[in-house]
Amino acid sequence: MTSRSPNHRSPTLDEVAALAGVSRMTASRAVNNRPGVSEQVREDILRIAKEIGYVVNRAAQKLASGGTRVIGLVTIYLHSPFTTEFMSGAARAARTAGYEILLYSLLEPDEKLREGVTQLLAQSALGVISVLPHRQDYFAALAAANVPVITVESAQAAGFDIRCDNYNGARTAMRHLLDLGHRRIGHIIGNERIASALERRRAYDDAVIERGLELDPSLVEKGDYSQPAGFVAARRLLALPHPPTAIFAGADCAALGVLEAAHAAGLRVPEDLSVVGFDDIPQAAQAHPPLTTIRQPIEQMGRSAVNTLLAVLAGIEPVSPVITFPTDLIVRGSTAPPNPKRAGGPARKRRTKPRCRLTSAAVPGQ
Amino acid sequence: MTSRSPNHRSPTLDEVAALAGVSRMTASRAVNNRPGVSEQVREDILRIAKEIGYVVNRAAQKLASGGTRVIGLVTIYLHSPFTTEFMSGAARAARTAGYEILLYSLLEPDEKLREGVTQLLAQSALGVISVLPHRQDYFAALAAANVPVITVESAQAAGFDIRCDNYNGARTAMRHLLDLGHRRIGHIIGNERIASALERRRAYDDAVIERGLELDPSLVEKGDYSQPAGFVAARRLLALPHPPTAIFAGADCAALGVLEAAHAAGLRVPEDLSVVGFDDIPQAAQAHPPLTTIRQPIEQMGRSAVNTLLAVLAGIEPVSPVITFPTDLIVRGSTAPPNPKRAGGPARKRRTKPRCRLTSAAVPGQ
DNA sequence: ATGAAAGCGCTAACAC
DNA sequence: GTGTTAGCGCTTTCAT
Repeated sequence: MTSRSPNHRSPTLDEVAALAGVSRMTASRAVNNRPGVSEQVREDILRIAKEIGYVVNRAAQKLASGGTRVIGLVTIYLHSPFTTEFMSGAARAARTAGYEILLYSLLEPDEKLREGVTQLLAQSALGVISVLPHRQDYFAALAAANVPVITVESAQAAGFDIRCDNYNGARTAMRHLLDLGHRRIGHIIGNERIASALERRRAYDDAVIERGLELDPSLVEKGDYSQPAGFVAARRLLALPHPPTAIFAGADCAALGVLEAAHAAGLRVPEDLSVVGFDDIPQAAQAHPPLTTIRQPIEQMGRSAVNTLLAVLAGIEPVSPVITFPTDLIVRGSTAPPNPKRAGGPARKRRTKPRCRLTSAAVPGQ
Repeated sequence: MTSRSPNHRSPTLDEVAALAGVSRMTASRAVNNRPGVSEQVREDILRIAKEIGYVVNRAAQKLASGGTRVIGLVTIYLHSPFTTEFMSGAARAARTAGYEILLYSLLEPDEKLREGVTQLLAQSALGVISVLPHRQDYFAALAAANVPVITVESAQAAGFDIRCDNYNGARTAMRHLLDLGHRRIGHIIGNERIASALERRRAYDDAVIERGLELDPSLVEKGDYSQPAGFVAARRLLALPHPPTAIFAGADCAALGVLEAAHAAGLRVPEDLSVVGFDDIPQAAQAHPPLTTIRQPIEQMGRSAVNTLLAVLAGIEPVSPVITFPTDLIVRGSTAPPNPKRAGGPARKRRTKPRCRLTSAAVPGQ
């Protein structure tokens, strides 16, 4: 092992103080960068602390003051690009404010609630951010542990929630497809316990109805925002007797699966099939062809979650309990007018009207 | 918010004791499931504790006893299937032993060392597992913080290390390809700071030489175990004047990128190109075609990391400082003998010059 | 089987 | 500016 003996105690503030010839309190002030110490003395103390390798004992600090600059984050789907992006933003904001982030991740969506974890997190952190769109129980456990909680896309908005404008985003995606001339549009929905999946689906329905088209239940396939699910769902849609000419996937990952299924079926995108995703994860621009999608400012949402939490901690209650971010339509290479040779219905002459980014209504937050 | 006032103190052991009419110490024994309390009294205490919602204050517990049943995990590439699998195994083992796992994740590979984090982790946990194959500095910082550390695939085996038999695994992959009759085999290596990448590459070289073939540097492309990197590397290999008939990718993710590149180039796998990966991540079996690969027992390695740590904590030093797991060749659908029509001959009707850049698609300005 | 005393390392609140 | 006095909530050790 290392050369240090396992039981080597770390130096305490008392030792620093003794070496510096000051009281423990003065040392504390210096080490914590607080006023009330002369520059002269402060430098001395800092130097000595560094020399003997002093680092604050957080357990003691927490016990004495009740605080520690740590934010907890519960999540799942660590492999999901959404989560990664979100955490990236959260970590950035935390860092800027001088906080650390501690993570707890579920391994499976339906893993049973572990009280131990919520307690651990609640005690190690001043507040926690919950990116568990389908689990209300964790929110409850955390709230019961008495720390402020910020949720992300939570179904029942208890406490503060960060989300994007799912409905208008999805609606815009559908309008794009409809304006291109598509009349049979498939939709792959996410897990029905997730609020965003429901919202996006509602927008799909409304958009179809708005244009006076008929809702065909066989055009809506279940999925779960994942690529394999998108693949399977798309394969089923494409095997329909009267297949869609476009597919609106509830998430970019699912859309990537659609692309894969289209290739496997020998279909060209966008010539034979148009595909729209949702999220604008980094991979979307890298896909073949690059994916037309609805962008949500994921990284910014992560930052906002932390800043909102910090505000709550500081006693500043955000104006609104739910902060909604606007979305943008990003037109790339996966959408085009339907192919008259393939399209089941009458070939329409299409005009790509909204070639630019459409922004859904901005909703005030923070 | 919740109905609890933000400053509502949680109940303490003293309160439980008072209500039960016993001393604080007896309550502590009961709550911690320790001997020295009569069944009668114990039940009483437990009931009361539950009623008033007592939960132990970990900071106080840690301060008093120096311990807390938590292990830390530092990692990066949360999105990588390897990491996910590994953590899954680690979490399982920890749970079984009654420990919790706390995670800290780097966002970028080269993020500068954050002392705060290592201190936080070292203090919140009894020991930590480091899945940072390319960062020696975190190991050092953690070791300096005086907690036992178990590393995974660490370059310099300082302390205890968990790894798989990279050399023999890669060697087996190459033998499989060579036995199939391939003579020009491409290789995509991982980040050169990662020990496993170096080992796998060494096996590639040795296998080629073993069969009396010539090492062609142009057949070895840099990558980083990721799918996009695999895609780019494969595209380059396939554009060679004398392209390989098989590619051994250093990781399954990279192999997935190879598959993608092959499809994009109109090549069939395995008829026109054989592909072998490494890892056997869950996606490997799901690929089109399913991927032939070298399996390493990732989940089991995660469990082993935790169990090794627990052993060290208990004062039982593992027999060897490095624990190596064996690998298996899993033959699926992505490998076959070389296609005589394609093999050997110089590049087909493919010009080396103007390949269109696939990544030049419009990306929205932030 | 139970309890009392003495801290763990730190900081808040108040002295000086 | 700096020091003193009290704990934070728990577990240890040693009584009983």
